[in-house]
Amino acid sequence: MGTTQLETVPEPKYWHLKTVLSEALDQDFAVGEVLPNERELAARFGVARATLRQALEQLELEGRLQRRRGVGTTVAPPRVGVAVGSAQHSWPGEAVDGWEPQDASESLPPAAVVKLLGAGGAFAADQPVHTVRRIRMTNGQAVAAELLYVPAASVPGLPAIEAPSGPARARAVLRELQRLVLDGQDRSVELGSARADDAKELDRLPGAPVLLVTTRYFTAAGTAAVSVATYRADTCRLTFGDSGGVEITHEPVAS
Amino acid sequence: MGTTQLETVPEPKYWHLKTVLSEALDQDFAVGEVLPNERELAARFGVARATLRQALEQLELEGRLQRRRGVGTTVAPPRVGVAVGSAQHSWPGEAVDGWEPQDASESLPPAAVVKLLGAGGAFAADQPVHTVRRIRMTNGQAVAAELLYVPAASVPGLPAIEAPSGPARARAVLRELQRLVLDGQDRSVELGSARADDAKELDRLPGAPVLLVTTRYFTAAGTAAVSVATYRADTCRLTFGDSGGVEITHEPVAS
DNA sequence: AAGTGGTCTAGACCACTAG
DNA sequence: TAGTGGTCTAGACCACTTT
Repeated sequence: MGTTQLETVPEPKYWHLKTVLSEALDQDFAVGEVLPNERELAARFGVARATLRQALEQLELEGRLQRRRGVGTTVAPPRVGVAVGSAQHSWPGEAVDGWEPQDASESLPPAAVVKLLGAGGAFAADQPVHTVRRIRMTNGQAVAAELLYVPAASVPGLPAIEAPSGPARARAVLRELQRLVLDGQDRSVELGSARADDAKELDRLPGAPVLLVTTRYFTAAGTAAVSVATYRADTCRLTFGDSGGVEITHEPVAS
Repeated sequence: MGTTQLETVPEPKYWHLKTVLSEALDQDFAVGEVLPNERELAARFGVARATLRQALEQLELEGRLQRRRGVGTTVAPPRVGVAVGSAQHSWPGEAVDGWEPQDASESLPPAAVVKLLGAGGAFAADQPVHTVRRIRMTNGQAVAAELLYVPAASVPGLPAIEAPSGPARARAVLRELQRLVLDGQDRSVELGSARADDAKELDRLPGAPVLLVTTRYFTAAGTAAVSVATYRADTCRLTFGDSGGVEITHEPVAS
């Protein structure tokens, strides 16, 4: 009868916790400051550690916190805006944007990459590709790891003698690629979790949330290269300067 | 001595589980098929339910699974490619891309939006904005929810009499916006978690991982509008047709 | 060695969906 | 009403970093 519905949908504890912590971060903490450890926080809020962790995980996902095993939980700085798309399309390595070639090798591409290379061109699964590995640095921090797949047929002029591996080899492949006439490119962004090797490069644990940026480079002959870049989702905001001019400098808008 | 290092880094159980499940999904399950429930799966693999859930969560994050409370866990279809950027910049509502206006109201913008509107123009926090809400549908499924902030000053011609709220009002704001000359636009993508209202529209639980797409629309007078779109990260792959022509049709490349 | 976050367990109860 | 996934607990141990 007169029983008014106080809580139609009882908010989960971790959700409420997240809100409380979020406000506390805004008001009482500075960037880089370390939070009390999880056991103490859990006790302070009167919840189990697992519940507290659920809240921390979401805040980390949103780029508000940074947690490191053996160290502690710190308040994260605002996300870095990293330019991904430019008005002009260009081959990887042309712009001075912090990419550092690491290595290159020649092998058969994984099935998923074959699909990407095959569309619109004549590429078969048994054709070898050069796989170039690059790391993108921003402010001394690795923000992305990339695997660039270049079919050997795309760079016939590449001397086999020159630097069989290592950064020099990677640079050689990029140089040859830049000789071609780029007709256009294609890009997609999706959520993923870091593979073990990428996670290591990015100083994260395997499975950490990442933004997968897949780019296809087209020439008249078809798809000349495919890039799969793995960006740290916790620290990065990908920016696409479709034109305009002014770079986005804002902080995140929503939770 | 002769003790060979068998497991330098003992793989976490949930990580191994994820791999096993992932392979099983590829081989033994069809899209849409329902998996055994969590309690049975956990028993079958000899782990606690929480551990099993950790694996399922990652697979859902990667778009491989779909879980619905009270229903079960099903194998997800490949992610939908949703076009976000086009070669030409255009006002929202100009292209026929599945956006459905829901509502519009006039109020003071949140602080984060003020920052976005303020940069490069003369916008103060006490100026009212029209807030247009739109939902993006793909194959009968809501994939994104958007809040479009249009300073009242940007659309002075908008009749106050016409439809005070609802879809008609939203359309009126969009119509007025399209009268302006668009000078350029700016876009950024980052990871976030769904607010309660967006989660409801997207048929997800609050806190679900989403891709936040922030767009600024520029005219000669400054920033004429700001859009914050929340895309379901589990089902969407954002595509940017920087040019090229061919739409990306591939499936996800990495985990 | 001490302290941190990461993994894991074995339970319990709740919210939701569908028959 | 039965069955599902979602939340929560109170422990335990492990991997890692720092001192």
